[in-house]
Amino acid sequence: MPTPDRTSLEAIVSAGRDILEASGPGGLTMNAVAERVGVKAPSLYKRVRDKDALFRLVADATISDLTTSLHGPTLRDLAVAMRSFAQTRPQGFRAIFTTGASPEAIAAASEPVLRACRNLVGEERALDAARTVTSWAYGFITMEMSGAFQLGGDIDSAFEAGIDLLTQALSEPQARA
Amino acid sequence: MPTPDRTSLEAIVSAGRDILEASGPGGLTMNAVAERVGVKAPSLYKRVRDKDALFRLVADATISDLTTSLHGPTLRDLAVAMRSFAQTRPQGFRAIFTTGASPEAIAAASEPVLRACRNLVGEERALDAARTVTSWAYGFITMEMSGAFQLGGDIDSAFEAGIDLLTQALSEPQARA
DNA sequence: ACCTGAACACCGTTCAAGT
DNA sequence: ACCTGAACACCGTTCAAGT
Repeated sequence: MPTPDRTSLEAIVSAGRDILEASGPGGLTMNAVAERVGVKAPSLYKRVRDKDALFRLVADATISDLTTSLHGPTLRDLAVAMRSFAQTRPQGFRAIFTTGASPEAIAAASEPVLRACRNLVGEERALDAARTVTSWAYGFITMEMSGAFQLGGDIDSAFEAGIDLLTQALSEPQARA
Repeated sequence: MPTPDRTSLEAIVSAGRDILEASGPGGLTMNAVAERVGVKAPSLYKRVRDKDALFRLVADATISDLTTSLHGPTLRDLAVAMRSFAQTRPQGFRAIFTTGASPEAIAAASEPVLRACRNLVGEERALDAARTVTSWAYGFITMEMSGAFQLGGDIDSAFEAGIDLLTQALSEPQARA
């Protein structure tokens, strides 16, 4: 005898995101998700293969939000947007590269950066440039969040110095083959 | 009646590093460490506050090895050394910023980068420059390891393009206040 | 003074039994 | 067709009891 569903994949992923942000990766347990969703833990396995798959769904939903918040034509706009996203959702941001989001989701997030780079350096050098800028922004934000910048100096202005250096270097006519 | 020690903090940390590299963070359990060290799990608590503290000791030992392997005067030398360290000890490299190594250990690792930057841009801009270069290198290596570069193109040459761009930009007379 | 067995609370996951 | 209680193997951690 069929029973009306008491939850949904969407609700499960959404609960997972809230719990991750509130309690960190250690707090994201099957039990915690089940409880928030109004069900017992074993029921989650009807909708999700295992905890790892749930974690990946959370990472995917997060990178998709990141992509949405990435607007503005310049590299500075994009870098600033990425940093403020990370500040409001630090755990989710971390999960993106910790767990590994799906290739499609990563490709979508790359689009705005690639476009900005194409404008600066042209089609041929755009991919390398995008990788350099994304690596820098991701590295800076991650190091900042983990408290790795401890040698003094202003961190906001270090971020500005980085984006200035990169933008300026990519705006130049071109140096070497 | 005192008993001769059956293990040591050093042996515990060393076992932790081996296990982390061999089995990943999920495999680094108190039980696994105890067994490799020839003792039962509860005994570890005589030498280590808890699992988290053990994890931090492992991260510290790893960043200290990283520091040792960071030689060469140019930023390219340092970036290449960092990448090859990460390739031989991926799990340990990840743990450095995941768990957060100690401020002193991070400061020691920063020294060679700071020195190379001082040569290029002078004392005043050295810290910002070091942060930009380190962020880029760390971000690139982390993204590469997590399989985030999926849009084609050669990854080695993207790494070269990054280090070229940064070195070149930092070598220039100076652009703006 | 270190080591251990036993115990506790908590994981993730499976599965037969309920509706 | 979904949901659950019970069960399993495995965590991290504490502590009284051994030597």
